[in-house]
Amino acid sequence: MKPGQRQQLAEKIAGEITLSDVPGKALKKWRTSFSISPGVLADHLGVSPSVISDYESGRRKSPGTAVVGKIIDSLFAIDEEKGGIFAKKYSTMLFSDLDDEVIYDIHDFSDAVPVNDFADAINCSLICGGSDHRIVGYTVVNSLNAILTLSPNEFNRIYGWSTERALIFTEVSSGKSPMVAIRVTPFKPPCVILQGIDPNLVHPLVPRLAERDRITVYSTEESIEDIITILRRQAW
Amino acid sequence: MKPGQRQQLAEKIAGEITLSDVPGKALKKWRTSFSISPGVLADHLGVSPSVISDYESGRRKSPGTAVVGKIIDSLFAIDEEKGGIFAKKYSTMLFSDLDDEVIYDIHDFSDAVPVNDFADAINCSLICGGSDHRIVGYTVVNSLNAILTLSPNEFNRIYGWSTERALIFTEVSSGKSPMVAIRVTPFKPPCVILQGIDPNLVHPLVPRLAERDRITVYSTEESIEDIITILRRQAW
DNA sequence: ATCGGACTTCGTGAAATGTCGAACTCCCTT
DNA sequence: AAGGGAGTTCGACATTTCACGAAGTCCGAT
Repeated sequence: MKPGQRQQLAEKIAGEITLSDVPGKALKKWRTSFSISPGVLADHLGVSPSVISDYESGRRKSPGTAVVGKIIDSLFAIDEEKGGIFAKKYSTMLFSDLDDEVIYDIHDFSDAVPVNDFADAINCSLICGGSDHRIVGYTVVNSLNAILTLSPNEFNRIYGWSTERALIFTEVSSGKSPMVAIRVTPFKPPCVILQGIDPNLVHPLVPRLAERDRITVYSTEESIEDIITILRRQAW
Repeated sequence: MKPGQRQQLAEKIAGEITLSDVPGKALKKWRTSFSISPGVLADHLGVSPSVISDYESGRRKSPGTAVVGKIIDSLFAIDEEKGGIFAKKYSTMLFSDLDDEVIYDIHDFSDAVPVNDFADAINCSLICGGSDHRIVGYTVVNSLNAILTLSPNEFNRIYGWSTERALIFTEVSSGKSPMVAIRVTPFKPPCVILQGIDPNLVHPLVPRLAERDRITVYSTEESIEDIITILRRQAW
């Protein structure tokens, strides 16, 4: 399961628990969905089984975010030890096959980050545009598959929860197609990063297309794996 | 903004806050996204402004789920008073146009509900199948639009976060097409409800198709609006 | 410069959380 | 029927949250 998918699922679960009038019930529902017994969960959390019981029975009416987070983490960790049964089942269910081939990673920060900090982290060269933009997330998409296979509706999904994000197109040949795709899309990211291309080989049309929508463009030759690893490690 | 969309967005926000290492920062990020000042939020919550400040500065490291829920509620309520600026912006961004025309409502319970309790609530007549199933959510889809316009990938989305749910098809003519659509779909709901049709007029093929996948089928003549209202009011 | 409003910091007390361990209730198994 | 293991209930207590309000800090406007 990809980190982005896991995060999305974890957020959904956390959200449901947090917004529930009876968080304990929701907690229990998800623990049982993961087919994890109270004892095993308690063990993994390093607490006594009565603690789990107390939460699920509703003795603690409004558990803190830290507790909820730790429990969800444990659910995923235990599932992973068991071979990721739950994760596997849900990832085929919740995310279409396309997501897998198109979206390599998608993440939202809890705070705005200056684009140049972001670009520096993954060794980017500036192609055009100012560096005064700020972003609150990023999306890494497979350029070719995105353009070939996404319907207009589905294309919107790559924006995650905010358009204030960096769009990273992977394995671009000249960068022209991705910029054209953005040109015809109603939502404009403040920042585009072209992966897998020497800054000097970027198509001359790219800056002209970018300027129309006031988009800052970078290029980077870091590998896709490295980029995802680096970004995931950041404290943003 | 539809209740289902609002709920989804609220859950996403709650999830992000709950899973954040620094919930205060996430809280602030969303408050500012809604363009709401600390003072106004405090007023709406009926607390002193220092409370907001304390949360956002991180003095409360792990706020309870109740607090987080109330704050998110207020954000949406204040936004609504202002004409739903934020909701409008985000609903066009996060949900494709299709969602609007196809999915009337989508919701997950915090607990499993017996299908017959569910069916009774919206005045259903049993067409076929047993009543020992349990569901943890429901989806109301416009039958015609779902079948006409959804790509196979998008079709999966109507399942929300669990396949253990009731699928309510609206304005069916005979019920045959929805059952055929389900027949060819890899995920099988335990329960299907055909809306807008007299139980005697349901196509004779429906029970035969349903039995193949062990699906319980009901029909109801309640209006779509009433169904959504009734279900939203339930304590599930 | 100075005033005023909005926001933040911080001390404080009441209430609730977070955790434990002992005692208790249910099955399951032999 | 008896014995155990797993799970739940509950009293206890240290730690935090939650909310207030006074005092302090930042602006933006006069």
